[in-house]
Amino acid sequence: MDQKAKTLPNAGINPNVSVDCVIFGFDFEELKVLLIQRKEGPDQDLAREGRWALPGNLIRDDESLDTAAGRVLGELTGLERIYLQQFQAFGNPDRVRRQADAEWLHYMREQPNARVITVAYFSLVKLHGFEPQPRSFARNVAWFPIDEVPDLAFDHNEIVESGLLALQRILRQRPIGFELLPRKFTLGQLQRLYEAILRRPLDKRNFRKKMLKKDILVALDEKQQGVPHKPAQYYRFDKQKYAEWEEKNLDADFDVVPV
Amino acid sequence: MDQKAKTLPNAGINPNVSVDCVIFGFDFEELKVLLIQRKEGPDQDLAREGRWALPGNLIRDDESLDTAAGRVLGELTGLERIYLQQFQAFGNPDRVRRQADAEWLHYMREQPNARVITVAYFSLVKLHGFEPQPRSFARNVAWFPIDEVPDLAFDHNEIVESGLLALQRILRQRPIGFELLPRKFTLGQLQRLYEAILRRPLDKRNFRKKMLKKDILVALDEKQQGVPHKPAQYYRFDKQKYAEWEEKNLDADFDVVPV
DNA sequence: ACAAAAGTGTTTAATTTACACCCATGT
DNA sequence: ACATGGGTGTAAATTAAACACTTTTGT
Repeated sequence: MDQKAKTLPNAGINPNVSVDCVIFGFDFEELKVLLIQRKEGPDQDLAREGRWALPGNLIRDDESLDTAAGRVLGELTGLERIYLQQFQAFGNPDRVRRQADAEWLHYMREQPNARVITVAYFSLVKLHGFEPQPRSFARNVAWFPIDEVPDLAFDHNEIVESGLLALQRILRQRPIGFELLPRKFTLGQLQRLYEAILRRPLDKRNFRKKMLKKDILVALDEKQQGVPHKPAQYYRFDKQKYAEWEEKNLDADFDVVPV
Repeated sequence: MDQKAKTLPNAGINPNVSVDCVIFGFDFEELKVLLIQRKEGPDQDLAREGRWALPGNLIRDDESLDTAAGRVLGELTGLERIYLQQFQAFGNPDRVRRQADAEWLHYMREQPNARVITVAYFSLVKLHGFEPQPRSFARNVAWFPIDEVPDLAFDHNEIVESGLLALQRILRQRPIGFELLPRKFTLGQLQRLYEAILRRPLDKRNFRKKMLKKDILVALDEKQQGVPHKPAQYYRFDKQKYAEWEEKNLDADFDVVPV
């Protein structure tokens, strides 16, 4: 047992392994990513603009990777109990060697020169309802359109890229998109979500046909109100029915789009 | 800089991160996995049976994860320059806490109690041609049928399971199976490979139809010899043509089986 | 009246599926 | 002659793709 470890504030923190979360949100128009702005020094010193980064941090030695991802995300943004899925480990030896990150590492980390590999998670949250709050070393939290992500810390731009690819892949296999929408939604909103994630237009009639045929949506007896056009039917996702669909289609893909 | 690190034999070895390789092979009958048998003590002491494990080890601080996977595999089995793909990180805090692994850890590792997360890779090699040789702490190397994998070290049984699932998933997206066959092969052999990986029978005529339609196989002017049945046509995989197929089908799946 | 998005079906093409017999060879 | 796997085609069912107009509401 390392005596040092017991007395320092960072006891139990593993210096070599971190988790990072690519959190996607959808505002009915475009796909967004949740980023935090780091504090680059003591609280008083907010003159310097902090660098934007993915919410992430070193793991503890007594927690699993999944647990760490949930904990770190909560600590930095206040988001709790949300769907998180591991998608890739990043371990380039120079991923934490950028000059732009040196100061923050020295300020925050007990071992600023440690080699750090990171395990990346992605997640989907309903933009409407959760309001992330900056905490810990996050000075700010904000949603960025996926096309307007700034230059991020470390290799986080690469991680965002890969996260989007992972999301696109998963979307073909499971109707995961519902995590991004409120309980009730219209088919138009659902289609725009798919288009935002896949980054291409879909045929309206074919999309509706296929989606409804899965028999995992139930129509509510409620319609849009106050919209300057024909009000749309509201639907909700039926978890029960989806579980049945999944059982009957054990290794089928959830395809609602042409490949 | 840690002075200790410079003088020890393990200088540059990261105590917290390892890589493990799930290497698949195919002998025209069933799918196999390459395992190593660990030396549990000094070379003289070979009376004790070593535990079987996936080829894997701690990474170095100056290499990427991909590089580490290739290096470690080479060090333990002699296999070089083979296709390796990362598929999942495993980070349960008690994954290296099994009693059965304690002795080996104390014998091999400078920090036997360190928390270790591992990044798992899978790979496909031609059983015929490569002959893996035990080296380093591998006392033995052997191919095990995927259904007869013994109780392995650490969480390696779980990793093998996940690796097979990853392989099945990837096989739908890319015609990766050719890595498991010699340069020339028959359509029957190819089909048996798919059946071994997917663990279900496929329709012969439909399989051939779909596979040939991809236009990535070329028939050689050579047939089987000495077989007690109609000799089969030999084919080879055409990388060039596959590259073309991939370009034309940017995000299509390589489906040769019903989903 | 106009703008804006909702909602709706059909036709054609492509793909998937199920299925059975003859062929060439070694023993 | 017989056992063994190689090789081949078609018909029916399903799914995918392309495509345009009417409806309902707010302003």
